[in-house]
Amino acid sequence: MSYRPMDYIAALAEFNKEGYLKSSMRNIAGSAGVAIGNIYRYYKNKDELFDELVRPVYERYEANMAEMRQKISFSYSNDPPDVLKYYSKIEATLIDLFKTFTAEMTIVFNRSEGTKYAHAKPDLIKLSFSVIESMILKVRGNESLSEYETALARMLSSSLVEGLCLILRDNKEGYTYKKLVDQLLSIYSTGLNSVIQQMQASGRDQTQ
Amino acid sequence: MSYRPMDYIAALAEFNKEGYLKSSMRNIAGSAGVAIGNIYRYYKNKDELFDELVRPVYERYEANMAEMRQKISFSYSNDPPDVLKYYSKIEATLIDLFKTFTAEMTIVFNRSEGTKYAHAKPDLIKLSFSVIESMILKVRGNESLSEYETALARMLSSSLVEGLCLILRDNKEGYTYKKLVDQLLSIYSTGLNSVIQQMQASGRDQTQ
Amino acid sequence: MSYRPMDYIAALAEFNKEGYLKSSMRNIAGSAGVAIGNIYRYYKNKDELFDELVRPVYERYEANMAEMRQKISFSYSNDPPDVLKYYSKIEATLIDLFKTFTAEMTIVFNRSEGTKYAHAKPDLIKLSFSVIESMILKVRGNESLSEYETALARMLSSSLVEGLCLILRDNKEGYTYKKLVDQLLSIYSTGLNSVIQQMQASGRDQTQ
Amino acid sequence: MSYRPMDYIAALAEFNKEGYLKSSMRNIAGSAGVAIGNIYRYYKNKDELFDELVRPVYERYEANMAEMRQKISFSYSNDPPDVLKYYSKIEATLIDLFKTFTAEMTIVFNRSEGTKYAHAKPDLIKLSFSVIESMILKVRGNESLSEYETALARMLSSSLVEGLCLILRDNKEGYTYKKLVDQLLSIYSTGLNSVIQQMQASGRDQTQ
DNA sequence: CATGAATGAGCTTTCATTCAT
DNA sequence: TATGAATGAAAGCTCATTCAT
Repeated sequence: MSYRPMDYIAALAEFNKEGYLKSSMRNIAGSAGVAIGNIYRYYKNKDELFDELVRPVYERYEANMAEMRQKISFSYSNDPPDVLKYYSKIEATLIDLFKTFTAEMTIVFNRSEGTKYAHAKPDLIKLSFSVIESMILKVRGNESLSEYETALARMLSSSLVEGLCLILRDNKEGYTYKKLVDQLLSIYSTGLNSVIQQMQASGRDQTQ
Repeated sequence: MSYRPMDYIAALAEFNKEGYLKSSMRNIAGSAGVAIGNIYRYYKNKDELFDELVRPVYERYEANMAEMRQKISFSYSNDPPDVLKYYSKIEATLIDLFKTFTAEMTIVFNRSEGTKYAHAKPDLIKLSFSVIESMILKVRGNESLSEYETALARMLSSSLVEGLCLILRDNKEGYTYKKLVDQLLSIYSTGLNSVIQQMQASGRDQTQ
Repeated sequence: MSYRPMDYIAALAEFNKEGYLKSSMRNIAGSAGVAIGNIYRYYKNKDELFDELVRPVYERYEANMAEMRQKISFSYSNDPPDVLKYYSKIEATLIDLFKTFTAEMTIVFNRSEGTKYAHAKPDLIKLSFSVIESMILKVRGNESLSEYETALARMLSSSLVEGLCLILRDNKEGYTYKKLVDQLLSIYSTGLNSVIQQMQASGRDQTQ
Repeated sequence: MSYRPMDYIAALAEFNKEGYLKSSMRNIAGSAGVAIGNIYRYYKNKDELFDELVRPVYERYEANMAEMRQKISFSYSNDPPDVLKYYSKIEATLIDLFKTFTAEMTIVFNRSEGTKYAHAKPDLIKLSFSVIESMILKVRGNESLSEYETALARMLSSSLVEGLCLILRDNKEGYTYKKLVDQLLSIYSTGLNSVIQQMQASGRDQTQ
């Protein structure tokens, strides 16, 4: 990518390894081979250092996601919603960013406790939730989810997102990302479909 | 449950919200409406306070899990291993404990970084992994997993366990636990089965 | 002696063993078998507890010593002063008090750091010093001690007093007190005399 | 001596005045005119600060003492042991170190309660005791000291060592050290000799 | 009178942050 | 610009002291 000073790289590594809270400015300075004071010439404080590392990547991600959300909310009023279609979009976006900014994305989604980016994962889960929600609604043709369906959708979206994050966190090389994520999505969609079919079946049963 | 002094409850809440590391004894004392020094009448130090909260629950959990591990390793030498069967056992154990000790179990699995219980979730993931691994091996009839299969199994076990933990973390009422977890397991097993069938199919293709 | 409540005895033991600073009110209450709060019904605080224990004994001691100081200062203007005579008086006083109030006296002289009785030993050393000083002056017939003589007298008085205190601290039974103290005084006086004779001799040499 | 930073000097003074236990890092920082945190740049903790001050000096002292102990235990099997000879050796060692490291040595011997150096004075007293013991035994020709003789030797060795420590503690200039210590040793040996002669005499009397 | 739970000042130690050089 | 010594708020913990029961 663009030129990265030593302290940028060291900070990335430290945040990645320890998370924001346990990361120490001294450690970062130390492994960057610069004086602690010097970091503060370029970054106002620990928060801003983190922000500087993560913001550019997060903004790209957010832009893509905003677009996605619009499409999804638009398609709510349309024909058969295709969960997989949206997930594939999300997948493509995420994989792309993760391949290019592995460390930064990992940090945003897994190591940002204590920062203003801590909402990134919950946000993604909410998005995922709304996809699943809309799908169920269309299939079932109701106004809103039952309490149980809500819990189910929440759980599934969380689990799915966690799955994505884990793949991204652990598989450093990048080339298997897509295969793994595809697999995960396939498992979920297969399983989800059969669950929904059961719902429909039992829904019909109850109606009769 | 049984009677709990204010500081026990406050500590539970603080650990649950902040995790062990960020939790502060002063905060706990504060929200318990108690002077900082008084906590030390009942708990030798922060570590012991955490331990006191978590140990009884964790020990029960561990006892059940140890039993489980034995059964699983025993059945490796036997006929068709049944992933669902084992997961149901784990499920039953977890659900039971989570229903009774929601906060404590959540803390063990999601907020124990910095304590000696931090291994709990990784351990559960390992167990989950070995179940999936043994299943794939039996179906495929090989000695060991390929690198990709390993990544897949790791991802799935992590994702599954995270899913379980999330259900447990977010659904405070407890009564839907079982249904949700069942659903999650069902989705996973349905999806997993179709994945494995594809594996077998593609394996046969490649052989021909 | 007179009736002593449990906490008095326990405090005595604790102060004796740990010294004032390291002594803990909790320990004292604990080994007295009373509640910590109860001690504060009888003694305003740690300082006063210590004071209550030690004052009666110290006051007797001080009364004797005051008398002694007067006699000594009176005899300065008189004929051959007799170091041993004064020391015997001091000895008698100390031994008597130590036999009766072993623990209290030990505490005053060896365990009172951090209290207003910490001056007791230095005071005794000063008294001892003034005895030795007056003796040297009489023998030498000068107005004041040389710097070296001052240092010598200070050292001897310190050493002697420390010797006394040590005997008192370590010999719990009491019956050998007198013998040991006599021996110590005898050693000192024998040694001191020969030193003074040398002084006189060398003084004469220098004069000639 | 060599260059000493302010906090070194302040720590030396605080430990010297208050002893290890009562010394407070805040006080040391305060009188060094330094923020509390800064001391921890140079010394890992209170223990290490003390250790850093005292170790170099103590190690020299210990090396000399070890040598001494060997010589003494060797000469036990030989002809008339010469108390003065050994004390002179100890004296020389101590004086030398005290002249160069007055504060440090004073701290080791008088202010080290609560640290791993607290044994220094008791150790020196033990050495002193063994010298006196061996002397009495040679003169008296017995196997072991009577209870009373033990008490006497203990008292004398303690008193002597305390005397040494006091000289060292109070005479800051150093130039009179040797003269004073010589004088103390001379007084002790003169006195001790006459005591032993009395012992022999009374021993003979009792035998007849 | 007796109890012991509760209090809070003060200790050692850590670490993000500042600033004279 | 770069340095790293210096800063001080805040954490965990102790213990003399108080007070409701």
